[in-house]
Amino acid sequence: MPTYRQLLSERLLAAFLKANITPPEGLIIEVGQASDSRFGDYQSNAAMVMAKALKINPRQLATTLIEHLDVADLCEKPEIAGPGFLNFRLTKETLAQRLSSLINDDRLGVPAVNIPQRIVIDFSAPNIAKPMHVGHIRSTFLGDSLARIARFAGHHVITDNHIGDWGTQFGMIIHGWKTRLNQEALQKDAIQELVRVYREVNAEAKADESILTSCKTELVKLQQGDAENLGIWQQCVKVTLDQLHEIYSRLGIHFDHYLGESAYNDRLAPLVENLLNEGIARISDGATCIFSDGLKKPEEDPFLINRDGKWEPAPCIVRKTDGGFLYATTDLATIDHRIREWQADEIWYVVGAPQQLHFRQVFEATHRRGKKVRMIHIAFGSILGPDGKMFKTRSGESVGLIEVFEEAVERAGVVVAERELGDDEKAKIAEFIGIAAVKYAELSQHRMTDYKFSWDKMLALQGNTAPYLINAYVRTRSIFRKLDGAVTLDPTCEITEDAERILTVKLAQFGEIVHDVLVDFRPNLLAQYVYELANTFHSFYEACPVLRSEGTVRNTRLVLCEVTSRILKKGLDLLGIQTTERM
RNA sequence: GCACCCGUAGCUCAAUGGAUUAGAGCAUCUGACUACGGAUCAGAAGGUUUCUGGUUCGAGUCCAGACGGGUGCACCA
Repeated sequence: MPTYRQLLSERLLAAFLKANITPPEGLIIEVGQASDSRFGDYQSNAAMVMAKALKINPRQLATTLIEHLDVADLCEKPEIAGPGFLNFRLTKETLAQRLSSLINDDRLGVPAVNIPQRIVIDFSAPNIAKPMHVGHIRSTFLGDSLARIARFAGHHVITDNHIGDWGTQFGMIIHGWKTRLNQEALQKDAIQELVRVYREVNAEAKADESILTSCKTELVKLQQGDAENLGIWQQCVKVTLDQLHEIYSRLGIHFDHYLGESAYNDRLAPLVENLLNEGIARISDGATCIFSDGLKKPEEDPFLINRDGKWEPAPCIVRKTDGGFLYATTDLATIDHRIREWQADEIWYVVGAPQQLHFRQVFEATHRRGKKVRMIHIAFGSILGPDGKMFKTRSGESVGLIEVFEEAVERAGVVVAERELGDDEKAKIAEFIGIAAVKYAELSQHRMTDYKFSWDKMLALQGNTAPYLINAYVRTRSIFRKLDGAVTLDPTCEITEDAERILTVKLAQFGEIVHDVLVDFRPNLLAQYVYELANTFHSFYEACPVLRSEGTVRNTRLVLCEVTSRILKKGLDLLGIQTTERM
């Protein structure tokens, strides 16, 4: 089902051609939702943009355009306004028709993309033997939501959790495992025990040089494939993954793959060889580095940095002097794998903004290697505490992810306690309202802005919050509960009241918003849409009695409730938020 | 030093280069409670979009500069 925006855009193009005006190459005919309901439902600045390109009078062109424009089946006669805007007001007939077709459309009016891409989305990426913390909130939920949305839009999406399962910290962990591990504690809370061990060894190594040496020896043994150390490492990975699966399952997050850094170990040496052979990397001070190829302007070159007015090399190191490999090496090998095994057209990295330089280097290196893949760093800002600084505990550590959700659920429980529901149901509802609140607080923000983490705000019952949205959904269900399921929805609809009209227009825009999100990877646009839909529905609900009405009016209103219900559910689902029938 | 990101109402945040009036939510004030779930709705008030220039018919948005905040910059990930 094409959206109104698509339809109007096509018709405008047809009108241009009919008027013998060929749009200059690259010129896109844009139709947007009207900025103000005074101007109708949709508006286009096509005449203005085109007039500019052709150097003619925009209002004149708009008039010509309207003469050739055939939109009678969609809207009233378009109006020219201001410097040359075209305003479109959809007719009640076309809206009634749209409503009828929405009730029978599995895709809820969201067209599938014309050219599906194979997209690998890399997000969350926690480390082995370390607890997830607030820093993982943004990557995990942004990534999950984008994956759901891209999939629903028709792309082939592969989610890959690039676990940090290989690195220098394992020297200390293995040393600690051998000398101070408490098996009982490990059974109880594996990650916590591994963290304890790591911290103690770390502190000890700082004071005692011989401990540090011992850790380094353990690390080298691990890297050389020592059976015992490899076994310990595997157990660390397993117990951590077991716990991670539990957390992800609770949060409703799914990955198609868990390919950690270690999965690429044996590809690193050949990769570096290759880079050397291809002349992309060279040895410098004993390390293997990728330097600038001098083809870009210095300001745009990720391999240059300005120091005291001079542009100096900022190489990307792929092999240390001691022979060790790095983050960038693994990332390059990972890209190879994703292209070779999964035929990736695109790779999206949902990783914080501080890593921008790293990705610019890795992307540039990949392009220089002649790989054809679209790589995008979907960056995001920080979560701040109430004081406006990085969200930390009083002791300066980052706040644990599990603790955040525990508290969210507990606080939600306080509110749910007042409801007239069974204890089991209360617990269940508190659980997912708490989770939903944290997710929604994240996803309703613009990803680049730092935001303040606030319990009171995210769990408020009013305003732009998950509880408000879920409540709106519950109300749409309660209508049908009242009918005891004895209702058949007829596709025959007729729009009479203004509130019905406004709601229908809003429902029809779901198909536009879903695609808008993917233009700049911004689930907050969908969050805003869902909130506006809930709002619009509440207004409609207040203004238009449903059960007390009759005939086609009643049927139309029931259809409005049903479609709203489905779109709210789907919209929230695309944000990774579950709904409930009652609360 | 250089690069990137941010600067919008008292607070927390929106706003695809568009329209006399830059939107929401909190908080504040005024209405609607014999309630299809009031966890709601209708409304009021609140702004020099940090500042200065520029491009444009048109700028919160694009460009240049200043100021303020954050982050990152050679063998960690």
